[in-house]
Amino acid sequence: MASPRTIRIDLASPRPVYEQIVSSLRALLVAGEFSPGEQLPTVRQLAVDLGVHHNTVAESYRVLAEEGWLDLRRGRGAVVLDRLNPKPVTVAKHGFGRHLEELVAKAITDGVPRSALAEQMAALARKLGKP
Amino acid sequence: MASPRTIRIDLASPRPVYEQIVSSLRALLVAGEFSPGEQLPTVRQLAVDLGVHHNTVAESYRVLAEEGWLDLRRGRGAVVLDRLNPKPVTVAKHGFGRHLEELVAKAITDGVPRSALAEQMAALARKLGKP
DNA sequence: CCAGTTGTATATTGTACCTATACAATAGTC
DNA sequence: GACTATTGTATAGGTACAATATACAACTGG
Repeated sequence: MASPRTIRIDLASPRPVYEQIVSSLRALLVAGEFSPGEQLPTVRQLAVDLGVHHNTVAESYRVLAEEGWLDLRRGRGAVVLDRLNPKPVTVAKHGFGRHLEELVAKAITDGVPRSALAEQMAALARKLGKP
Repeated sequence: MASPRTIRIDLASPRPVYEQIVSSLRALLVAGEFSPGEQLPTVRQLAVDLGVHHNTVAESYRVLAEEGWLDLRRGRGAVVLDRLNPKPVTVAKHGFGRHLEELVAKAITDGVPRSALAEQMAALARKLGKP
């Protein structure tokens, strides 16, 4: 299986790099890969690792800080928060179901067997059930 | 529940409109909302309905035709195919699992209860199990 | 206090989306 | 068979945004 705490981006993807970084890092944070109080790599360090400009990583960190995942300050770096009190976001009508269906439809179109998709979703659903 | 065969786009979303149309239509096609041989609205008709330029819809139809969902010709319009022989696409390493985790992480960040996410995924998994 | 480190701000460049407009191919009608 | 309307297609331009280069401001640690 893939090593934890790894962020992979695809420079050829039409999806913005800063958004890929946000999405990837957020998944790790939700999965509990980082403990509260822990230091994240600096924007420059992660930028070198990923082969992008440090401003691109900085933009990603800003998004996650805005979401309440990080504490971001000059000279200090990025620190992971425990996020007990996330900012009051819009809960209602969060098109998760629709986006999920669209994601599955794309996978089916690309030839992924439905059984495989069903398994992965069931597995993740179980994991969410008992944290 | 939402009326079938409806396509909704968000002009304010950073996501390209043509991609929203593709994703939405593809989900309907996978769900079997359209029968093979059936006519889809013309690019101009759908464009008027959605409030965009017909070239934007045309680009979406072209993507779906490339994927094997539509037969697209001038003067004739867009016809739904049964897609028994989709083009041999890359099956392996189709980041479905990773994208799924990222989608869930975003929903959790936005405050959607994990139980709700688990339920929706389990429901869709069941539906995929018995087509 | 000072040097180094960290995140931030601003300007520039490239790219992609969306539209406007004109064109080409097909269908239907007589 | 020719005409006309309808349909998808091709091309170019306006605009917005992503990614970078560069310079700046704030914090840390000795």
